[in-house]
This record gives sequence, C-alpha cells and structure tokens, in this order.
Amino acid sequence: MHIDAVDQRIIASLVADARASYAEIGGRVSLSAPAVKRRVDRLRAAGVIKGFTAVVDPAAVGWTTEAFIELFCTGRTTPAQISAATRRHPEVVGAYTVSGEADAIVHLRAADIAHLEQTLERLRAEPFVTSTRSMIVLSRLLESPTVVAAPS
Amino acid sequence: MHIDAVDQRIIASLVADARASYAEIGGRVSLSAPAVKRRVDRLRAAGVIKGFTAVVDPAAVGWTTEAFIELFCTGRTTPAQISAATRRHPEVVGAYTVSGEADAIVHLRAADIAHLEQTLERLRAEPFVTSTRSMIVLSRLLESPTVVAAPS
DNA sequence: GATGAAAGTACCACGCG
DNA sequence: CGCGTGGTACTTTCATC
Repeated sequence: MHIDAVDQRIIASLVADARASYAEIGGRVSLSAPAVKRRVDRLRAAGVIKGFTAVVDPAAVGWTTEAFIELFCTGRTTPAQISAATRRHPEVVGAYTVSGEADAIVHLRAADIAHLEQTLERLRAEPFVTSTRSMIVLSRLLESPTVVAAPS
Repeated sequence: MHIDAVDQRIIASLVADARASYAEIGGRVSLSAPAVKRRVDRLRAAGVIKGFTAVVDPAAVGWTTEAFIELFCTGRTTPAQISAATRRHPEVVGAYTVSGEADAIVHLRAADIAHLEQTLERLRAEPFVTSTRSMIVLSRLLESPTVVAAPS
C-alpha cells in the first residue's frame, strides 16, 4: 500500500480533528469531498487509519494517578503471556517488551495511589513476574495522541 | 463540573467512534440528537473532551521504532525545562517526570534505529541531561488510545 | 448536480431549586 | 420564579449516488 503526500495531509487533518467534514479536509488538500472520502475509506481498509476516537482528560473522569512499571520476568516468559496478563487489567493503558535490564514496561493509569498500589499487587501476583520497579508519574509533560509526520 | 452516567456513556461512545452522529449516540443513551450535542459541547468546553483524533498505525506511516528513555538530570532541573526540551523533538510522543531513580521518562517514536539513535543524541545534548538509560521497544503488546471507565 | 441525512439553531415545555 | 435540561421544528450544510 502506497501513501502519497496527499494521504499524509489527510491523515494529519484527521489526527488534528477527527470530526472534520470531508469538504473541510478537501479544502485543505485541494480535493473534492468525495475524493477525500474515497481516500479515507482506502486508508481505513488498509489499516493505516484504525479508527477515530475522542481524547479525554483522564483527570476529569477521576483517573489522576499514573505510573510506569518495569517488569522483570522468569526466563521462559513469552511476550504473549505478558500481553494476555496485562490485558486482564483495565488500568493498563500500554505494555511493551523492551531491551535493557527489564523485560517489559507497563503504563498504568489509576484513580489514586491506593488503586495504583492494588493494581501493582495484582500485577506482581502474575506467576511469571519475578520483580517490578515502579516509576510514579509526577507530572505529564507531554502526550501526543499520535504522530503522523513523515520520517526525516 | 459534574459528569453524570449519561455523560460517561456519551464519552464512551465517542471514544469508541469519534465520527458517530449525534443521532446515533442519542439512540444509544436514549436522548435526542440536539441534547447529545449540547452535552458534548459542554464536555468540550469543560476540557473533559479535549478533541477528536484518528488512530493511525505508526508502522504504516513509516515509524517502526520505539523506545522509552529514562532521563537523569542535574540537580536544579525544573519540569518546565524538560517539557520545553522534549517538545522541540517531534519524535517525542510522551514525557513524564517520575519518582524513582530517573527524573523523567520519555517515549520516543522514530523511523528506524538510526533515526532513534540520532534523536537520542540530540536529547543527550540538552544541557540539563547528565545521563540516559534506553529501553528499546521490542514489541508493542498493548496500547489503549484512552481510558474512560469510571474509577472503581 | 440532485437527494436524503446530519449538523446546527431557535424556541418552547418541564422539573427543580 | 429563574435556571438547567430535554424535545420538536426548522434551516443550512454535508454525504452519497
């Protein structure tokens, strides 16, 4: 699947405002509304655009505490196991296997410290977890929903 | 600002599909389209809903490499300094000050390892950075765009 | 370009303090 | 009685063919 410069600009438009009309996007990229729609449909079908979502302030819905947890796992732990385990916890908003000391890093979001501690305890109870190292988020400096700029 | 159960369901609807029509959301929460629009406008004005965005597959736009970088800073470094510095780099998709050994954690997304290394070098060149520790992401197991479930 | 749907606006009705 | 919230009616804009 090839993504040209116009596709890039359409994607950038939708990332900036997913509720923009096709006509509005078309005006920005010099295309008619139906032409934009066809491209968007194609991008969605190709999996480039996975969907459209609202950006919600976590604090406003009561989730004020955040942490990154480094997971240290037993020798024979597969990414699939970690994935399955983290998926069971709704507090997990991100999970990645990484190189370095730790085997994985988990991004948690909870209502408060007590809730976070409780989630951490549940994570530590997973059989393959040997130890964890917590980094409580003191302040969120930056968080881009997505990035679409072309690679330099 | 008070968010009631209906607001929660509207938010959940929009997180699931930001391009849903007001009538469609209204059908789900038993409200008329204008009533839904009024609530959405109110939620946006209050900053609960920060905006609407497209969820894009980073790999599809050529950004295949990802890392978390722990930053260790000089004694008198303010969060504002870190924020300003990370904001200058488009590869930074998230930045947080944290408790623990490191002072901050930075989430990077780059085209490839070379691009990542180059970005890391630029970050390390910031005057307040004394050292860094990199965790290259081997696989992304999970990444929720947003969370809206009510705190338990 | 034409048609049907959705967004956006205006105005009125109801319930609560 | 004023304020908040919801509904209906209507106009304009957009999606879709």
